Amino acid sequence: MTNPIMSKIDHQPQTLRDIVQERMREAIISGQFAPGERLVERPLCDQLGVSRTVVRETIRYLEAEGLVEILPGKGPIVARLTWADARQIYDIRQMLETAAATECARNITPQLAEQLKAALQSLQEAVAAGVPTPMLRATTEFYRIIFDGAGHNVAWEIAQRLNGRISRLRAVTLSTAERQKPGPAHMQDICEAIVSGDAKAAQAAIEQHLSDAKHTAERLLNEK
Amino acid sequence: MTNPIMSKIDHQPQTLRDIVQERMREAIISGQFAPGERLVERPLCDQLGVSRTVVRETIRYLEAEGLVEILPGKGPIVARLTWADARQIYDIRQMLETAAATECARNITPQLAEQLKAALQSLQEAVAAGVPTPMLRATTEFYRIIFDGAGHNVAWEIAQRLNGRISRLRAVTLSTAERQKPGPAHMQDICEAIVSGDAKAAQAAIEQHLSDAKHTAERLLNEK
DNA sequence: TGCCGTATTATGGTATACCATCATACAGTA
DNA sequence: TACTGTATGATGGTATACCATAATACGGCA
Repeated sequence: MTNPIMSKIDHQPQTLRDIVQERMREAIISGQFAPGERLVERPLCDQLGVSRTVVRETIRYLEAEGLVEILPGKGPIVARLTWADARQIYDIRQMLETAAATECARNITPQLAEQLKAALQSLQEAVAAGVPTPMLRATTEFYRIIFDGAGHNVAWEIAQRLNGRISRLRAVTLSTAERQKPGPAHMQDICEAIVSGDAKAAQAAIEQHLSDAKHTAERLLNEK
Repeated sequence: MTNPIMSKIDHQPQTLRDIVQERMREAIISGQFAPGERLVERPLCDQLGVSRTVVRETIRYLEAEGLVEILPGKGPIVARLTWADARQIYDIRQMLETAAATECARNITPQLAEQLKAALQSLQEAVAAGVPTPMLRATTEFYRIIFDGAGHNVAWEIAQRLNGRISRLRAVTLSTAERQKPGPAHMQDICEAIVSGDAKAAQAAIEQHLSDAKHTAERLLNEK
């Protein structure tokens, strides 16, 4: 019965909800809707070719994720982001990522090290190419490996959600040139520290990286 | 125009969704539905006297909160909790609470100190009375003041959500007698440390408290 | 009597219908 | 012309209808 032919078919009905959820989340994160912009249901339905039921359920989900706000008596808008919130998000990310990197460094194995180095490599290539979307994707993958290696799946989900909320900031901070040391260089430090099992150094590298990103973000949010 | 009579009426339409959301969240957290139990929509509608639309939108929201899981092709069930997840949740709470207490100790003011002491007082009274629900409520209020004093509203939301997911464990760990030092005693340590502005001591007290709770929880989850 | 196929039911997924409310535009009146 | 009241439209809130699928029960056939 371990025959792969006869193993259970993983029949995932992929509902419209799932698709719409993915699409709308992506649209918000990638900045196709401006923060504060109203999400009027019926036009969205027309655009996506689905019923209001589906769109509304999606909106509820994204509301809980913090990507959408509901103005009582008005309706849904794309969530806005204040510097007060963004600042906290960076601080929380720092805690989560530091803990994950520490644990990951403790659990390091040759395979894990290989995965990390490969992810770093892809990241550097994406940066060299200079296209924002692959850069973000590669960065995400790099961190995913770290959290995965730490066994911190709950923290990973939280971190991902927080990242969604600061996505606009990230898009800019990742590619901005005004940082003393560019993001990828920090990533390399982080990678090396983890691979060599040096939790202390990993912690320092992440702190450096995030405080850097935080300050860039601060300038951005305050100048607007 | 600053006349209070003529000031804007804050008209919050309190939708059915809001009510149902509150009710169902409360029902799950308070354990009226067992983990893994199916949440069949139509019976819920009958019970609550609302349409499926409302119940389904609520389920989406609670799904994103992690209180409800959707079995693909089956339907919604009350989220289950593994020890692997619970353990991580306690670790994350420790980070968030430590950070909040540290910051709160740094920002301590006489009013804040008063609030904290009052909350501790209520908590001790609730514990003396021995009724679980007020105990949980008072504990929540105590922490709310700490997070509020730290200005960590984002972290507070995350902590609250995590607490929802481990609510069953909390109900027991709060009242269990097998801990070396009972919960309220830890709370007193935390309160004193914060009031005296001693961030270091606050951190130690929280660590103590949570590692204690975590171990009680571990025994619980593993014996089942 | 036991097994297989079909009818029935339970249930979630999706679409639509209807209503209330709020904003806007328009028209009538002073 | 300015103001007010009403009609109209836009939009979210809620209920209901309908469909597909999976589980269950039942009945016939060997």
